[in-house]
Amino acid sequence: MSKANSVRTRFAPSPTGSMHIGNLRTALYAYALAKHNDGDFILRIEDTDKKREKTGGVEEIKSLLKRFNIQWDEYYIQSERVKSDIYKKAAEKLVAMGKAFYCQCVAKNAKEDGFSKDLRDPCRSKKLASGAVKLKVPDNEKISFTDFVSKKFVEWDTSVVGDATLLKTDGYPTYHLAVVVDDTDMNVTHVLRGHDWMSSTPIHLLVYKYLKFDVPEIGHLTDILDPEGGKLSKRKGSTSCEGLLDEGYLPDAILNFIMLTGWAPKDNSETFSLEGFVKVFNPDGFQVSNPIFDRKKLDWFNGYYIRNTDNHQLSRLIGDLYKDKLNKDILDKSIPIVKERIVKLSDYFDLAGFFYEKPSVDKNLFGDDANQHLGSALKIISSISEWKLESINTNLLNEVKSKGFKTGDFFMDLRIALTGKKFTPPINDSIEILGKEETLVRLRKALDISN
RNA sequence: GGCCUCAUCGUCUAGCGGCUAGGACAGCGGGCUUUCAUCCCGUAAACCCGGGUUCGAUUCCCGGUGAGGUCACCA
Repeated sequence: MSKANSVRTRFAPSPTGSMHIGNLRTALYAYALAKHNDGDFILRIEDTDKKREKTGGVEEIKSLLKRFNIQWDEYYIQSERVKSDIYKKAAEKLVAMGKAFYCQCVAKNAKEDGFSKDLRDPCRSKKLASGAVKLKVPDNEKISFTDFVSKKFVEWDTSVVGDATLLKTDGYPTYHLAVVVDDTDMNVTHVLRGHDWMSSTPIHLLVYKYLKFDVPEIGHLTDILDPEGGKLSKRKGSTSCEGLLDEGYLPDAILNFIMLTGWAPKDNSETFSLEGFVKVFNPDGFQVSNPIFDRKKLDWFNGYYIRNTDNHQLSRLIGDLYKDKLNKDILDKSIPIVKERIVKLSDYFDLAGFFYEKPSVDKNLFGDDANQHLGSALKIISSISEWKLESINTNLLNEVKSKGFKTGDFFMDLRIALTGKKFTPPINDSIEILGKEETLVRLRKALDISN
């Protein structure tokens, strides 16, 4: 089934919260690492904490990965694998070897207990025959590995590593046991995970060693930091994938943005499709220091991708975002003059709302000659028989010339009369879309106001 | 607090002993233009500090400082 000697990576999320861009980035890098080497990418749901599991969490992860087009070759659910007793057997084997022990202490919670000072569990000397299983971590030994992301040799004295729980009383393994057993079982060659896992690596290394498993390449990614300081968190601004998507960020833009926060190609190229990224991806480009989430850059990418999306597709995306409440015809027509002016899909209505709703016009916005301008415009537009941009353009411009109006002032008054705003898409194009009837209605109303 | 990791413009980064320290986003200025935007051009902006090593350190080593992580029967 699995190709011999090929690279196999996995993304192993737990369905306990919503996926944020940091998680997505881990998945993306793991995917690219596998695919660049023509290997397999595995999705493994780590749902061994039944208390914290979020309903619908698994489906959310899967649908999100699909939306970003990150496709997995194999799929596993850890809780299903518990039934086969593989974790329990591994734990028992460690106990039999004297490398683990049963513990019947009441479960502690770090938040309540603060920093744990006793790294060695009192139960390790009791020789109990049941309970939770904990790793018997030795004192004064060295355990080390070389991180394939940072290329750094890291070594711990085992005296600073606690007796980690491997199997809980409910029969489920903890991450520490499950990850080692599963990665070995699934022939994962490269473990790519968040930096927050660094300190538990010695535990895993010990388990690999005692179980006589081959240790895969292990690499720890940087953490994306919040501009306000600290790790990105859900409460500090919306960095959840779903939130970003709902705001009108394009999957390709989000992907391109996260590719480059924590990784860079030697030539500093900036824009990559997923396929293009897979092609050039190389672990050498990994950054070792934590990047800060830069929304301005995300915005730039998003505008860039919007401009490069074809009009039909863009119309469909915006239509979807507004739950198909927008008039399809107007939407289609307005796309070309709006697409290079919006950063997010959700900016659409701010800019083009006047096509759908009559504007409220503030008379203070008008210039001194608004009456003449609007009067002329009304006259000219009424007289246009062939409703085309070309004729609207030339007729209006001729009038401006013959009356000696200042071009900019004339069109600004017209713009305000029709849209209520000073910043809009090109006004003649907008007039064409608005239609003769509606344009005249708005012009008359504005004339009343400006009088 | 112990342990681990990290440190180039505001931000993402290139650099891997000798460079006018390069690019991108953001900023600023200009051009185009009936607004805004797109687009084009230009400009300002960085090697955390202190010791070494070396003919020479942004680059190598040590220390400091700062930042991040972690110390659960959570992942």
